[in-house]
Amino acid sequence: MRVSVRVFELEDFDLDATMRSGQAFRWRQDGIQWTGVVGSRWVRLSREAGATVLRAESFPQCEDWGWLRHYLQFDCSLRDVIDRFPKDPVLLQAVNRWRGLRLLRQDPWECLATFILSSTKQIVQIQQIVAALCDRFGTPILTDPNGIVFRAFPTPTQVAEASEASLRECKMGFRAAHLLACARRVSNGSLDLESLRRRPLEEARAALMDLPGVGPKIADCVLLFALGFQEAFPIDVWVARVLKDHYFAGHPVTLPALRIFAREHFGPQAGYAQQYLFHHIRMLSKRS
DNA sequence: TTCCAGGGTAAGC
DNA sequence: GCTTACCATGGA
Repeated sequence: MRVSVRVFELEDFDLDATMRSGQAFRWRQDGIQWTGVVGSRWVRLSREAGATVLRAESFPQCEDWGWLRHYLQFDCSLRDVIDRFPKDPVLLQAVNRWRGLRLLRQDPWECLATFILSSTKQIVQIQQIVAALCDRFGTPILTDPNGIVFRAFPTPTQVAEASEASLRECKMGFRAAHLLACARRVSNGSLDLESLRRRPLEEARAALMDLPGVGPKIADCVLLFALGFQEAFPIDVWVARVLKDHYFAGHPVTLPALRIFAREHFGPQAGYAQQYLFHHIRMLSKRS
């Protein structure tokens, strides 16, 4: 297979932490290499320990790498983001440990679909469900030397034309009906995900929450991981736990109260702060 | 075996 | 407005 190779000078970028932080579910690690699919491209990324360069391979071949710059957000200055964080002990600890963790800018449909599948699932299981969905319904891109077929994420139309029973065979359970309903709303044009980028946060959020299977948390994930709203603050069980334990001294707090606190405390870069907190506490709990 | 997972929904207070 | 049961599935 013929691939294009390019090396990028890159500071403040922890590829492992970024790919491991539970925002995208199709990347696989092999040594220092991360292999995945972005849009309709097979991609392999690697970064030597301590190196200042990121090596990227693409199939099909390309001259213009703007799509990768966009996906990895090369233009985002992490220093500017972190400078605007509140200086509280927990967040400082997370940043000191995981500096270089980045937000990706994913395709809105893929992000919406995968987070609909994420509800009350461990990240490993989400990866398995998403892989099954892509294997069954995605358009092939290439077959690697090991015989593994890489496929694009299924389009809204490809999912909309599937039966609920065939989706359930991908082990997504009750989430199948939600995914199918959303695929229909996107594929028939009644919801234009791209147009949400240009709307105010609360309007875009309300439009997402109007979808079946999409509540506050999943809406915030799509706003943050795909639509560029860096103040969106998804609160899952892990983030709720770290907020209660370290910002409310373990006292019981309702979810709406946590959302209000997060917006006021973390400010315009709340989404980045959330990702650092989420990754930090998950890595701490793994060791024990 | 039992608990829990990057939740949402509807029914019941 | 807030709490609860339920929704499938499988990892730990």
